[in-house]
Amino acid sequence: MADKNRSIPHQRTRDHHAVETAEDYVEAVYEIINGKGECRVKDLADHFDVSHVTVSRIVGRLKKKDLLSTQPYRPIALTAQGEKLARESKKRHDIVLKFLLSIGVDSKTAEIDSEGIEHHVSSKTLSAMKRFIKENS
Amino acid sequence: MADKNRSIPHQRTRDHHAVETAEDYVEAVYEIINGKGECRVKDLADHFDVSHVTVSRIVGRLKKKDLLSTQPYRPIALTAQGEKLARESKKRHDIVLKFLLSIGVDSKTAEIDSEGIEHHVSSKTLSAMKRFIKENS
DNA sequence: CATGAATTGTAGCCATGGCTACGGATCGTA
DNA sequence: TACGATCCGTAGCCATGGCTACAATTCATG
Repeated sequence: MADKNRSIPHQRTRDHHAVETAEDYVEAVYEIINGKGECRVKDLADHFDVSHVTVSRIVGRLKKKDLLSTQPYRPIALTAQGEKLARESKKRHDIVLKFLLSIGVDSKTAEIDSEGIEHHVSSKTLSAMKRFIKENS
Repeated sequence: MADKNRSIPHQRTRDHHAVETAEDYVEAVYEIINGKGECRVKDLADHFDVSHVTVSRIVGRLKKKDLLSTQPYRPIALTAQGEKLARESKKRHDIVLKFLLSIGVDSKTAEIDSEGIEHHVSSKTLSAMKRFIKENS
């Protein structure tokens, strides 16, 4: 039996969530490196407000997926693939953020909401947001 | 030690996710009952495109949380609390949906994206969306 | 250069949300 | 009525993302 090809609208949340986590992490690593030069487990733990344990396990997985690279007790770097994903995520994030600002959301709220929303906007919706920003600036 | 009161921006995703699930389920139950008169485990499994096992376990939890009520092998109903949550979720969902349509997203995409987005819009962002809809219709 | 603070890793717990496999319940219809 | 299809519950697996507790590493600084 089995419904192998369950289709999109309600996509496997587990899979989707893994992607979200990956995007959040590479994006954070990218920002932190561009901010203070290096990114440590501690930085991510502070950034996401979780324990260092959670971070190091996730970093481990993303390393296996070839998105991050690191040695024990050493700073975390992005692989080429990771950096690509980080740039894309950041671009998407920035669009959502600007969009929220442009419809009149205050900046603190926009910061917070854009992080939640960015993972759920399709490319079509993203285009609509871009269009809107362009027409209203 | 312990950072007990970790604060909002990156709120515990586990907790947040539980809320999302609850909202999605009560909303679906609400819609299904208003559509075909009753809601069975199977209906939810079809709706979310997951196995009936996943559904019945989640229904079990939501029953404990007093959001749903049901007897073995019987249809699922909303408790008063569950219906309240369902109405609120649906309202939020509808605003997000209308909003996406009003910025030019096609209806199929808007349907899909609104389901992902609805859990991440704060009341402030929601207000901005409402305002926008009003001013553009 | 040694020692202690801060950082990181590891072991192992819990809850959640996926699944398959299997068994019990319900219900229409032969 | 009884039989088969469909639906539902339970057992038990896996991955993920939380955590605490403890061990190991690094690195300043005395």
